[in-house]
Amino acid sequence: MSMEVRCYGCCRHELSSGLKTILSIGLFPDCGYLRSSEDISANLYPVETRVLDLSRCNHLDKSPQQPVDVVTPQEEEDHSAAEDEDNQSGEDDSQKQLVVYDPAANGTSTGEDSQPLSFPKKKSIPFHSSKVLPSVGAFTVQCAECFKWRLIPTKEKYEEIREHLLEKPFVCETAREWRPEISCEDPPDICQDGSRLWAIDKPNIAQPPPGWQRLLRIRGEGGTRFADVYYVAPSGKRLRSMVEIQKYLLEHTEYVDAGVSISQFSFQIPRPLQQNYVRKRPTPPADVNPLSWAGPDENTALRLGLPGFSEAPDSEILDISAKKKARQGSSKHVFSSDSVYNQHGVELEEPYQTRNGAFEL
DNA sequence: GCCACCGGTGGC
DNA sequence: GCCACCGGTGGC
Repeated sequence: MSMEVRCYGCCRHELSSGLKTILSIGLFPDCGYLRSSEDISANLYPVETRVLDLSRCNHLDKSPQQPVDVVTPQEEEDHSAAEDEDNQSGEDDSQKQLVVYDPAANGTSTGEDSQPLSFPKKKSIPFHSSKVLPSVGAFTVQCAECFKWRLIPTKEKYEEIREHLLEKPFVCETAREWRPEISCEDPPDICQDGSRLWAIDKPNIAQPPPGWQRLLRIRGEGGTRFADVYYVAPSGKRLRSMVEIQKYLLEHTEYVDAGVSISQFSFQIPRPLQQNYVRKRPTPPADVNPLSWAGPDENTALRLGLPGFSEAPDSEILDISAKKKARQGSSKHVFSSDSVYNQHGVELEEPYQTRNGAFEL
């Protein structure tokens, strides 16, 4: 079996054979593509079922490292087309107008909040800068027909598209609202070039109620979770869970009277496409027999001296083991594979990560 | 003292 | 493994 497939990571084509993975999408920072069936599960939203040999794209490894392009709020006002000195592929400017928001450059870490995020003038910063949290640099949605990524000019527009993504797939023509001439024939606005961190957002998240803000805060690499979502009420009150939202609405019925409902809130976070961005939860030793810690028997006495057994308090180990056992058999939620999804990505600045995923401290 | 950020944990 | 919730805490 042999067919031409498009490499969505670097926007090139290549001939592939031995295809094995069903589904499309997945733009990985290192062009590693989808790694396993788990990556294709609920947390990635296929634009369309398509056969790709995801192991065969090494384009990024052959490409020079590109500097990170930065747009500051002041520069955002200037929408003049930026010349791309590094344009080596003959593609037009739009493909190179990458948008990254540098929180350090403008004195705030809330890059996501600054808008619009489009057509920046450019300046380069060292790829490995001081440790700052990643911030959302660009909102981008993949066309359901040509699979090219289109930059969305504002967070609000992005949220509007995201809200109805499943029933109203995004296509390039949708972008004519802000780019009258755009079509699937045009080069992609942005490509997965390895210089940025990518995350795949969840579809059909309701827009925040008028006057409310939904904030996404990306955590640093190696943390226990990828990001946090906060809602900021018109009063400025910051709410960080559905429980807090519910409580707040009960205490401020004026919002409910104005039509605000709990269904307009979602704390779902995107998923990083970079493997191991989030630290894995420690797993208990594989061969621990919980019974051996319940009391002194010969099994305990013998096994305590073996490698892999720690001197940790019995109760702690017992808890972990019991917890794992209790969780065995739980099913994983997987999106229907025959549904056609669009995919929308949140592109994130990757301020201190090296290409191979290691930190430079 | 406030709050943004992070980690821990329980539930699924 | 993912998600939701919330307590802790360091920096301001």
